Amino acid sequence: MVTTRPVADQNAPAVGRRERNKQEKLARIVSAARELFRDRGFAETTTQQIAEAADIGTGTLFLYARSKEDLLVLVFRDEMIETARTAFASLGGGEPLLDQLMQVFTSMMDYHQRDTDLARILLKEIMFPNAIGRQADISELLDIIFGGLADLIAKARKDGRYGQGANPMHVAENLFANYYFSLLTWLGGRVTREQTEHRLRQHLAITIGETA
Amino acid sequence: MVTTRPVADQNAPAVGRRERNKQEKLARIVSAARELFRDRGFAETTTQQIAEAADIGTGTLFLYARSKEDLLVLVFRDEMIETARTAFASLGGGEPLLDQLMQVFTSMMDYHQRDTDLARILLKEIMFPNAIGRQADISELLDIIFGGLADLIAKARKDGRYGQGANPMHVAENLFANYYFSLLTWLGGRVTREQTEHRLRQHLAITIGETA
DNA sequence: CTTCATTTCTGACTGTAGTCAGTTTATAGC
DNA sequence: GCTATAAACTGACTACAGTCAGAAATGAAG
Repeated sequence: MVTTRPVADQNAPAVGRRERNKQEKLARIVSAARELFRDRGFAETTTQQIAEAADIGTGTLFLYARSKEDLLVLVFRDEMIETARTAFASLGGGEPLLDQLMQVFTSMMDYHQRDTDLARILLKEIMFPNAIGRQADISELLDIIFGGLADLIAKARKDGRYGQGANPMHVAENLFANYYFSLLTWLGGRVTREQTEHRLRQHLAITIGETA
Repeated sequence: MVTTRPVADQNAPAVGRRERNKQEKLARIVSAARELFRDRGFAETTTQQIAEAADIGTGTLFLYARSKEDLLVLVFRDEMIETARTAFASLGGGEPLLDQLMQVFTSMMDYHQRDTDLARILLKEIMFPNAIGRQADISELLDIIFGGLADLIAKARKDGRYGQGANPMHVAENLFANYYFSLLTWLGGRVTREQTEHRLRQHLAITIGETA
């Protein structure tokens, strides 16, 4: 009788007990951290509490995340990626470009509205990874957003719904810069979401050269 | 003989010994912090060292700045304001709007290039004041930049060097959002300053509806 | 099964930002 | 001057993120 060796069971190479333990631990850590961050907030949660809830030593936590902030990104990155994908996927085809853009951005804002305090710190860490070297990788998220925007631009231009001649990727970057800035002022707490959306619309209109 | 009482010597009201001591202490703190931050870097400077250099108790420091990050803003805010003012003031009158904008933004980038590590943390703290309540006030800086940009827009339009109809303040915000985003990617360390400037020019051109 | 090497884990420990109860200093009223 | 009130200061202390020398677990080779 041949023992069934787990050959490429998932996608990872060489899945021994070691690798399985690591994956399980990571899952426990992320799960515990998510719950605690959501329940008590970021500042009010200590790394000790997370380690205890995940049933690991305090030092072990930092083998899986460089810092507490890094852990936050690790925890919410997948949700953000999913949110961005869905936002682009649920888009109707023929609407004016400006409306499409607003739909995408308001969808992403809906996600952040659940917990604006976490969103604030998340946004900060995403754009300012504090270790200059490796950190929880968010390039996938940015690729989805920039790519999705550039596609929208290109498609709208093909349909004659958008007329300018600039490189779609550059337009996408410009649009995202404006979204990011709006998010910043919104989460900064001085303006309401309604005001933020209104302003964002103005800014996007300027970039794509139309009236709001 | 009448003793010369210091009546409204500077601009502060009721200048007694108390107020003078406070101002002197603040000056010593800012001076000590500036030197240490520049000399050793932000992370490598402890608040103890700053307090010692300013010849005050460790607790006293936090009566003048809410946090170490707040202190950083306090230290460099005036220099940034001065940089922004100069950038706008040294502008020739008749050049194309895009060139004027690039001159302003590259001047401000020149300032940050002196110490990109400090600039990074500074930029982060300016847009993400970590205490939701009061912090070192940067509204003056933002007023200068937004106002300056809006003026440039309005003037260019009057001269016929810029044709769009959007609200100058909205255009100014859009431009700044793009500048801030460029700064972010530059200080993130993945792109050179040259690349950053090139991209920024593309983005600004899109916003003002011209070719780069 | 028994080494041995390598990876992973651990919690006591360190360094430091920020606090707070108690002290000192300035001002106002007499 | 003296006393009372308020403002400003202080440094011992607390809480916590992150480290690291050693311990434990795993896998490989015989």
